Amino acid sequence: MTQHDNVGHDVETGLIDADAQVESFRQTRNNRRTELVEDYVELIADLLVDGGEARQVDIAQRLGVAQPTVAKMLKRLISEGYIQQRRYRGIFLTDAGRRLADLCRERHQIVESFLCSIGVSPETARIDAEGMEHHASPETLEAFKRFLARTASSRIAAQG
Amino acid sequence: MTQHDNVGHDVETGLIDADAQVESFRQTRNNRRTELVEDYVELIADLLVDGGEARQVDIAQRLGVAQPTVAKMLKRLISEGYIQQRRYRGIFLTDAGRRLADLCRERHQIVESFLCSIGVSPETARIDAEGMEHHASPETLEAFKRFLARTASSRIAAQG
DNA sequence: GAAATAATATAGCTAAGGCTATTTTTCAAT
DNA sequence: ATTGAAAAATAGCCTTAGCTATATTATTTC
Repeated sequence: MTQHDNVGHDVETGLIDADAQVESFRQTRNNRRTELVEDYVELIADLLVDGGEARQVDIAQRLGVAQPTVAKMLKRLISEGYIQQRRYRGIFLTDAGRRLADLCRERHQIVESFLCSIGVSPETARIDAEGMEHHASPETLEAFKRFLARTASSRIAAQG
Repeated sequence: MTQHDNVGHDVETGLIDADAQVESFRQTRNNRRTELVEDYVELIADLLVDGGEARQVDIAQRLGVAQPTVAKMLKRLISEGYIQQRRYRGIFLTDAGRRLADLCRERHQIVESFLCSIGVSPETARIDAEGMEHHASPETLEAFKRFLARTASSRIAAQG
């Protein structure tokens, strides 16, 4: 009659992978916590590359969020070592920030391209990729890349 | 020098779809808010089908979360009309709850099968599907289904 | 039917991510 | 150089989702 009988009970009645599911949920909760950080870092990198500066107002406007919300989040990014900030001056990515941004950008690109490649419209692909990218493991990304490569080569084959 | 010049500025310098991106982020934030509700309803449906009852302890154990956390969430599910609960008795899905559960189950199934079909291992597919399912729009799900159907039929063709 | 056990409920804490309103600082323009 | 506008910082609020500890209610067992 311990806690563990619940698991046993489940196994007998057909819910085979109870502990595995626990892990999925844990993993997903973890991902959710890092999603925002990734969104910010990715966006900041975009703004820096594109306009040379990433101001709070720009970030806020892009995310559709109020400026103090951004200010608070930037403190978190600083404490986690992804950005540097000088009061009333700009925001800069640290090495770690740049690495994370690159990773996110690549991942985002793969997911979005992949969705398009299976026939999802560009607009929907953008929206869905925004949410899905954070949950795509390296293994899944590899599968997406394989698929993209295969599709590209078969398109070439069809032409030639 | 209004707020809108930022958008204009971005357009000129290459970040073409600033307002579209705002919408993506908004959409994603919205999804994140409903994810937990969906996870709970889906899990409750599973437990009910499988064991005939969905107790707080079971849900807590499955989600890897403490029982009071579940209790609090169940209140939200009640107020949103997805479940009914009698003190110290079981939890039951309302019609709305059952509809949502069916929708989630189907969506989950499609995403997980799809990942497997492009070569992702079952374990990774389960984990990634758990996170990705909530961000797959109807259009993307349709694309997944089309792909699954095509893959299935080509497998049959290869055999015949 | 009383005691022990298990499940649920409740109280009260934390952290995160939103918000508005306000103050401080910087920058630009006269 | 001063002023006015824009940006950033700060204060203080809310909600959600997590936690622990504890009280309450059912259920089971003797």
